[in-house]
Amino acid sequence: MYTPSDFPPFAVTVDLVVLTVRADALCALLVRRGEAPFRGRWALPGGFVQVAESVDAAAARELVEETGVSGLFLEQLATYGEPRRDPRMRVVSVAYLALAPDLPVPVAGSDAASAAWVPVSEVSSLAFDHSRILADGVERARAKLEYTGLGTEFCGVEFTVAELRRVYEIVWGVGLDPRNFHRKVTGVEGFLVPTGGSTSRDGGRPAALYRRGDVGVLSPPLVRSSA
Amino acid sequence: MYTPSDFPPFAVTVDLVVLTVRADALCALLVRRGEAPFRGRWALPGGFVQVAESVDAAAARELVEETGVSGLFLEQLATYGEPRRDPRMRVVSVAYLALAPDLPVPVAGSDAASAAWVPVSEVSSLAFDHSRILADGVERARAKLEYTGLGTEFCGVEFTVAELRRVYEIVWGVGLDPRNFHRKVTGVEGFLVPTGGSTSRDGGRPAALYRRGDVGVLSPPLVRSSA
DNA sequence: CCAAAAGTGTTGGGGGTACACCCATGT
DNA sequence: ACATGGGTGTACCCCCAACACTTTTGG
Repeated sequence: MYTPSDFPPFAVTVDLVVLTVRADALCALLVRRGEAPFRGRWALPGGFVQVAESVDAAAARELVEETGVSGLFLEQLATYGEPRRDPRMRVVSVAYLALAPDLPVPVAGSDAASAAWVPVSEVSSLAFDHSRILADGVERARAKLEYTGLGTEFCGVEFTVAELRRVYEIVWGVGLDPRNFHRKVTGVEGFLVPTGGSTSRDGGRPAALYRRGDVGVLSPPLVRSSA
Repeated sequence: MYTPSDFPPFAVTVDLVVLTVRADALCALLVRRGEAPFRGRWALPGGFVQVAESVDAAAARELVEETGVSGLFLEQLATYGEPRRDPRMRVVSVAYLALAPDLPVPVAGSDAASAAWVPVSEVSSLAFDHSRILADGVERARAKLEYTGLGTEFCGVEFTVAELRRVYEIVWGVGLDPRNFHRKVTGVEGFLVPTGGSTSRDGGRPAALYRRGDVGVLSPPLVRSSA
């Protein structure tokens, strides 16, 4: 029974919530739309899933196209499927969350001229239901920083404990005790790998440099408590 | 530019991971397929999203059709979109996790005759990629029990602390200290609401009866530690 | 020498585990 | 009386927030 009514036609897209920490703020990658609907409005980067590729692969492809960098953290966030979320046709969108370090070039994609990093606190109303998707992504990122080692995804290949701490403080919007934070992150087995090098780029006594470890979940988790 | 190649046609379905606790086991609701492909194999209940309904609404509709009960906990799990997951055509499926109490009738849906509660430990290979979806759902349920009050979703409207503890022990597969568990769950503000009644259906001294509270996240969380 | 930032040591309190102990019912 | 499970009290332990203190650089 392959009656057409059983298989209503859908378009499937991926939308990306790409977050980074730069200029003391949590920023999202946004593109300015060049076509109707919502022409001229900010939106999340994304695009249609091709026939032969998986949805995950489509998200990875779009991420490389938009950031020019591969190997970034990328995970599925949620799927948004309200009937009228796109006024043109029935579109179901699978949203992904990506975390990126402070990339040198804002964007090097196909729509390079119209893309920018925007602090999430300054984002007003986006096209479609992208405001809600962005909010969901930010909340997911905040939560994941507590019990996974993903804070390092916001840093470069080598970083100091203080730089990592700034990431947590900015993403969570809280102050953290530098001494206890240092003890905590260096104490978790496999979280940070010392490179042997050190730097004094932050002033004061030189700080040891670390690379990202391969830990998945942190135990015990970091907790966002003090103000 | 509405070229057809930009909008490859997809079918969108919802698949349900419906879990319950019965007969000292964590069980999933499965249906036996009556048509090809995978005719005769067990599969997750689900169906096509209709043109005018949201994806979430489709999941809720299917859940009522399959269980005969409304108001159950239901949340999005993940979306599965490999190109060849359905041999007939390109299907993207949005999976949902639902938690149900031990329902009196196994199933009262359209395919009632071919549905059953199956202990997850005895589930072998399901149709499509449903084995993986089920595994993801079970893992999500186990995790959610730690930091939310969702364990009560497996109980009836009124339940004792011991009955709730059995739920946690079965879902997690561990033993829990009855005294500490009692202190913990009754100590979390808003988790359990005493009804004033009591029952001795479990034998021994009568136990106080509780209703589900309206707490979202548990702090401190319950932890699955001891064996 | 002084400021600034990196690390280390110490202490006190909260919460969790383990377990002894009492309570209330059925048989 | 005794078995069975409900519920409370308590001691110990570990973790962690708070903060004093030392270390190492730049100016």
